[in-house]
Amino acid sequence: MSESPYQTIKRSIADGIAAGQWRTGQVLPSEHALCRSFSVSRMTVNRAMRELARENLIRRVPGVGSFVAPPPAQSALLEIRNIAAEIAERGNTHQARVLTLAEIDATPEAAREFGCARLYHSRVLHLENGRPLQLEDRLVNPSLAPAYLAQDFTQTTPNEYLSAAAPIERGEHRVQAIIAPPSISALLQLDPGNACLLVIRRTWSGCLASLASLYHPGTRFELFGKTNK
Amino acid sequence: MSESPYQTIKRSIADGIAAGQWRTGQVLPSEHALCRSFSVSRMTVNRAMRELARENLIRRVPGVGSFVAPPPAQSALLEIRNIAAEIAERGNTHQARVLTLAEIDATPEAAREFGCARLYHSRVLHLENGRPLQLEDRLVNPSLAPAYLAQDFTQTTPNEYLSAAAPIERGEHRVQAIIAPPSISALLQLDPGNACLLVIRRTWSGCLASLASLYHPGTRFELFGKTNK
DNA sequence: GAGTGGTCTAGACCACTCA
DNA sequence: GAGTGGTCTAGACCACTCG
Repeated sequence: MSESPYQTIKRSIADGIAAGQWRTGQVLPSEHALCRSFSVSRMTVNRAMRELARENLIRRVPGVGSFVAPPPAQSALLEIRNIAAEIAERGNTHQARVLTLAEIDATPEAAREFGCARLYHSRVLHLENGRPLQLEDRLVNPSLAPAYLAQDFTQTTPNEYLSAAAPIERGEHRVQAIIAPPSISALLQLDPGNACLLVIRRTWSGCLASLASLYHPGTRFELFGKTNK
Repeated sequence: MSESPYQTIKRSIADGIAAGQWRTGQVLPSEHALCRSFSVSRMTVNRAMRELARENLIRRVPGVGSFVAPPPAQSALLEIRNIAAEIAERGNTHQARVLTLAEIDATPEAAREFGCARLYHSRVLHLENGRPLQLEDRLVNPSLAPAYLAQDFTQTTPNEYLSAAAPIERGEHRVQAIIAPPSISALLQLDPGNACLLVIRRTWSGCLASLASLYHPGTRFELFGKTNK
């Protein structure tokens, strides 16, 4: 499973950016320079750079040069993804702080939705490179995830555990822009009065498995989605 | 703004697939055959085919051939729907106010994205039962929608007209929570300092067809999506 | 005018599949 | 062995930017 030259060049530059060796906005070596460094032809360098540009790692300006693009911080819409994986994909470090993990009495409304009187409740703060990116406030149906309270959510995400415990059949989400209440904006290190992107996600596995409220800092988070036609 | 050979080849094949000229699973001409048809070198054909594969329009199997890919399995993640239809579905009345409709000089950045120097620009405020629900700020590629400026967007939505004028092949959207600038919160009748849900949507029809910024009052708008699986 | 990225050419070698 | 896609070369011309 050896790597082709254009992949080597791509990885080398991507790694350099991830490692902070080149900083946002900085000029990268020109294609001709890279040809010499890597002893390859320009088409090979060009392909590597074109793909990096397509992946939004660099920005290219004809007649000027190639620059390190600002880090994206965006998340797939609708895909039920794992935030830890998403952060890792961006080459950043993910940490989680477990704020709450307990069994609680369901509110009447939650009891109706879940069809049970007691629920598991977790609150986990996810950080990217040490900065809060998501506050995950989650209710879980105990019958579908009996060992939920025994998990170490600094090592695995609730999402991961739930997917393994009970395969998700169906999901639904609402996306809202709100002004975060002070308790939440404090956790997200958000200036009071700043916007907050709230994703409310329900997942079903036979019956309602989980209801998650995911709060994100509006200033450094966006959802992203693609469609074909 | 003429088209480069690899784009011509790409579009030609994409159009053929869209038109049903080639059906799902069918073998496409080999790269060598396309070289002869289009009188170009193989690298040029290869780039066109590689990009079509990346866009999931075709599937390539080394040593075998290139095939028309099945239409995307998962339907739209998050439908960004016709706002007029959405409002009508709720049994409410939709009105639109056209604030701007003109041809403008593209900013350097927009010119790069669209590949043309002049663009059409529209700003339409959509109201549900008389209350602002969406401010639609849109840039349109004139070559794909020549009659854009002649439309009456109080009767039809830009979205509707564009879909008819140039079938959308691909879309992409970003969802952000922001504090709206005063000019926008005034139009949305939003108290200053309230959150605003911003959807930035790009659509492609061969090339970039339209870039829309859709601003919604955070207090009375949410996005909704479902998944199976 | 020197440097940049965007694109193209006319070949080439390779690993692979299929008959 | 003929055909396929994956990749590479060593040049080239162009439009563009900038000093």
